[in-house]
Amino acid sequence: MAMEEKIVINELEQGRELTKRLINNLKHTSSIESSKVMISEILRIYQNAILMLSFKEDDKNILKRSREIEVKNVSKKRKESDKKTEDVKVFVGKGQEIDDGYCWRKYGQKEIHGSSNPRGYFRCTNRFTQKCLAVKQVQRSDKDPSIFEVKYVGNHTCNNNSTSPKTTAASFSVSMFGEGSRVGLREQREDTKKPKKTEQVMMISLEDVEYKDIFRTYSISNHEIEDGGGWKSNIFQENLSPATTTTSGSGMTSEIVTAPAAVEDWGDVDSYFSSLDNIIDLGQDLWS
DNA sequence: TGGATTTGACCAGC
DNA sequence: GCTGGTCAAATCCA
Repeated sequence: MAMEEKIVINELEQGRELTKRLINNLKHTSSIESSKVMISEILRIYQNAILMLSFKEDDKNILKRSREIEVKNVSKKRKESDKKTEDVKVFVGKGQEIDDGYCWRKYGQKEIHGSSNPRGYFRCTNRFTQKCLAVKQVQRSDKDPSIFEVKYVGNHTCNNNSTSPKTTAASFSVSMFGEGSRVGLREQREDTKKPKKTEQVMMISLEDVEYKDIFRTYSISNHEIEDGGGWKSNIFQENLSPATTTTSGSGMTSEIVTAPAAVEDWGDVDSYFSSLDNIIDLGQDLWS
């Protein structure tokens, strides 16, 4: 078995374990913050696994490097920045930037020496209101422009529930790189027009459209997370297919929880994804 | 008009 | 002096 395949399997096993813990977390009503951390980590794991399976050799090297960087806690450039690197994470997202569920505001863009693509600098929108010092840097890969390398510096200390602009990290970040930088802005503002509901659905998915054939979606009905709009807009509209049941190569049968392919009425979506208890039950069925 | 992005200038580390 | 990170005025858009 190739080294990369072992890494992928290891990644997926980690994702499965984290998902189990997340379900357990939700069942025992642990803090939403810890659940968010788990969700973020699960997303990262699946993104990496997908990318490793789909990359050419060069791309695999990029991913390996990103993992090495993550382990080493990069950003040695400045002493001042060292103070902030207690939580540096590097992600690689293909197709679009990884949506981490937080709202970011761009504060700079810089041409980077030796790189053909500029690096965008984003800070949490709650930086001034809640003194949240989380920062992220987004840069297109030189080798594959469809890949975003995202570096997170610092932890969110804000309460994400109160993020005022109902926008997403993905729409913010992609806007700077797309053709016509304003397109992204318009799109995310249209997202904000969607009716706001007290019950939101947070999605964990393999986001890239290319992988819709093997796409699995888990929905988590969450009363406490207010801003889920971006997750919906990116995932629902592009990736979902009718609900099916599949059997994985390992023999594990899993029900794919999905929604209609084109979702305009978010009320329909909410009815599609039932209660948190159902999701927890689903998880228990899968891994019992 | 307010909020967000763009972009040149400035600052600090090497 | 070079480079990366941040600031802030200008600009854009709903």
